[in-house]
Amino acid sequence: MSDTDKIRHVFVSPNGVLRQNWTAAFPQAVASKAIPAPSSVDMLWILLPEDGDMAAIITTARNQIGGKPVIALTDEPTDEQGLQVLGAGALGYCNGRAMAEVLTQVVVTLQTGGVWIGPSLMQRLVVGAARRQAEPSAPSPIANVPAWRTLLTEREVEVANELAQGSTNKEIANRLLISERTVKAHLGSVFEKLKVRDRLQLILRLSQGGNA
Amino acid sequence: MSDTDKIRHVFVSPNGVLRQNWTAAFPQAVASKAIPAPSSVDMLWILLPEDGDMAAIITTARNQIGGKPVIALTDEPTDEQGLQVLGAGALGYCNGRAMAEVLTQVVVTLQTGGVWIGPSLMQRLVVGAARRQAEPSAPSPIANVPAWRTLLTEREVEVANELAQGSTNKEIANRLLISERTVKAHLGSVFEKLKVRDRLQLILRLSQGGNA
DNA sequence: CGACGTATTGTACCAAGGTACAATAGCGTG
DNA sequence: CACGCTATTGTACCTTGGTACAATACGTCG
Repeated sequence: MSDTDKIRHVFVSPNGVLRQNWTAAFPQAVASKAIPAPSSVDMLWILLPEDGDMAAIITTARNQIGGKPVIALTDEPTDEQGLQVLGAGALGYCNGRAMAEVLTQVVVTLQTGGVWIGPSLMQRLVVGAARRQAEPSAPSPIANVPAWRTLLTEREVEVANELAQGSTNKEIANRLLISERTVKAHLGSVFEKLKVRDRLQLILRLSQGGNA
Repeated sequence: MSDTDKIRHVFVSPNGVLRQNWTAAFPQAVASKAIPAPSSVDMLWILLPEDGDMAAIITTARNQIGGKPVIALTDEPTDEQGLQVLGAGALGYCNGRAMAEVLTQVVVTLQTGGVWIGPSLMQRLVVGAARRQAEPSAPSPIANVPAWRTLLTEREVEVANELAQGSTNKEIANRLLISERTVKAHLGSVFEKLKVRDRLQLILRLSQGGNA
């Protein structure tokens, strides 16, 4: 743990800001507008701009900090962009708005020699490779049952799924034919189990991390 | 932490043994020769036999424990076998003799909606996909600037980005050094411009689709 | 059978979100 | 300069959301 705290994280973004979810994950994080000197950084996070040659950005960054791991962050992730930056040598590709827990996990993954990518891209890679790989009878489309479901009861999952559409409590109640109070009860339980404070945080968990 | 300890791990192996590296990672782990009942397990680890239809093993296991995550363990990992079991819906593929730290990390990965695979297979997937990708992608997929940004003023985009982290109005106000009332004003304007009724719908626009 | 988890609903209260109806100020363009 | 857009803030009011403190009913498991 003490090791993790000593890692010097530098976050490079077009406007040099330091987002609160970044500092939440790494209190010692430093922001920068330009690629820092290799001697002052252990791990480099780059928030990709909205346009430009992503691969080139990663490549030049890697050249300038020689050997230190580079992770790409983006506010609008696409599989294509992910492939570009990973192909350029980034060791991770994840959402710039990702929760602190995700960011810390990226670090752990890197420390054990792994490469971190999100579920969407992962699924695409596996499916693509599997299709290329063989003809076996497996038509099975990677049923992506997110881990959070296993923590919830059946009814709670139903309510959470309705919420994931952005519905109000009243709408959920009408759709599931229960009272608004019951919806609140289920949601309160979900918040507690998934350790989120409100529906906003929950919707981020559901729409970012695992799918719905 | 307490949550992690409460997860009921069941390790299925041909001879029903419980290896010491498994119990080192999860003291509460239970061994079994057959697939257990869904109600008695939260996470199922299957040590693959040396031969047989790996995909079928995973598929039947997943059907029997309905929804609970299944991780494949193997003593002789190969990329081909990994693709088979992941294609069948396993959420992880790792060495059966892996150190306890690796096993606990697999759990963390799953809890954040991820799929765990080793560096070797990962590299192969990325390289393979990148090569496949390289040719057909001539033009960059349209301008990466989503339509919604062009509709909003600079300040509105800032507020929207803060909201996209799941922040409350008060938090946004503090972070941007403006009053809560001003945040409401900006958000109200954003809602109107993007034709969404509330922050829930907006967060879906921003975090899910990202564009369109 | 009793304990436990799940599903359901109620009342009440307070916090947060959203809007209506404003005002003030800066900045650029015709 | 006047007009319009943007940013800022205020008061007031109502709607939602979240929780505290409950109760009832059903099914499973030991």
